[in-house]
Amino acid sequence: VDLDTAREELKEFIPHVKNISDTSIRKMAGRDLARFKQFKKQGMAVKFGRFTRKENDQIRKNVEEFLSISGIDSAEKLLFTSRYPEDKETINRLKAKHQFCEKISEGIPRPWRLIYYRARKMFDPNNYKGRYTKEEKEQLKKYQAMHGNDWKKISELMSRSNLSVAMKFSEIKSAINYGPWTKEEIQKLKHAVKEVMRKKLEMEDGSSPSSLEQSNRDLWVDREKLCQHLPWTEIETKVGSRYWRQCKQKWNSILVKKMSKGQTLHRWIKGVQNKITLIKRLYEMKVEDANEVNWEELGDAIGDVPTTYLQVQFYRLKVSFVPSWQKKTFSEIMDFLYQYKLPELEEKL
DNA sequence: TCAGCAATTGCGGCGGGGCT
DNA sequence: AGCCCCGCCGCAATTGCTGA
Repeated sequence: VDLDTAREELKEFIPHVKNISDTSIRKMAGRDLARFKQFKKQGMAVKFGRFTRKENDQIRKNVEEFLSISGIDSAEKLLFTSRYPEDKETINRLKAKHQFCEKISEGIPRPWRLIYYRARKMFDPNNYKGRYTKEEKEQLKKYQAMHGNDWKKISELMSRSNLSVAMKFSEIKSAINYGPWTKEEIQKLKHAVKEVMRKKLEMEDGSSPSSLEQSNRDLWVDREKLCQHLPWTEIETKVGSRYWRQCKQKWNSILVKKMSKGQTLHRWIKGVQNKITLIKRLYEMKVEDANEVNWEELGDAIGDVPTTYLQVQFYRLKVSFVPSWQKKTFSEIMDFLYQYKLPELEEKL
């Protein structure tokens, strides 16, 4: 397979293909390129991000269908074949015979490997086990000390999925400073973010000194957009006392506070206007699933506001005005906001 | 007591890379 | 080629806390 041509052809379906390594391209060139072309004929675009409810249902359907075609008697045997050493050969033969890879990914315009992973998460009986108890956390630390990063073994010992134990351990491995943030910690966090943003700036533009100075000056006012896609693990080590996700959440809350603070009349009007625009735009998108929303694009359209701000605004609108929003789909929520909340907001202006 | 905000965390996607 | 593990980052729901 010619890598460069494959890359070129994939570009049509995956815009960020440039940054993907050769090994991954090779993995996709084989099966997915042909699939993507098929989907294009049917007018379906390749999708990214969270799987929608429809796609999850499709996966369930595909698995069910494959089980009945092949005669394999459980989803666990199909998706976790290595857990059944005595049946392994038979199962693998059946999978090959009935074209498992094609069938599992049928009707879903994504790389088949990602669909396969999604299916494994959905059907792993050790997944979805809720919060870790204190005892479990201690146990996990002990097991890791005994077996190292052998997550497969540890996951068997704890009857949690190996993804779950690996991730949980990375959270609890170091003593994390829980509770409210101290002033010093916040300072450290701001400093760390500033530092990585400066580094990012230098990398991005060719960094003429004047533009760099300009950027430094505006770092806290105009450049909130730079706050997307920061290297949070790096920031974690700089802060020292918090896990990276704590850092990220804290930073986001600082940003949102910055954006919605300042109770002057002008600011208040602007806030209401932003809410109105937000509802209108979201409603007009007519998307079924919240994860189809391109928040970054929306931020640009509304006027250079960071996505975290928009998401928090949307979340607040949702939880404070839409009854039983948990049970509603995104489009239902937007219908409600558009119909009932929008007139009220427009009244206020 | 309860709304609203802060903090925590379960689960998710994606890409690299090793092994067979 | 297929399979699996892992690091890294992201989303959003739950839980905890506080002040009015």
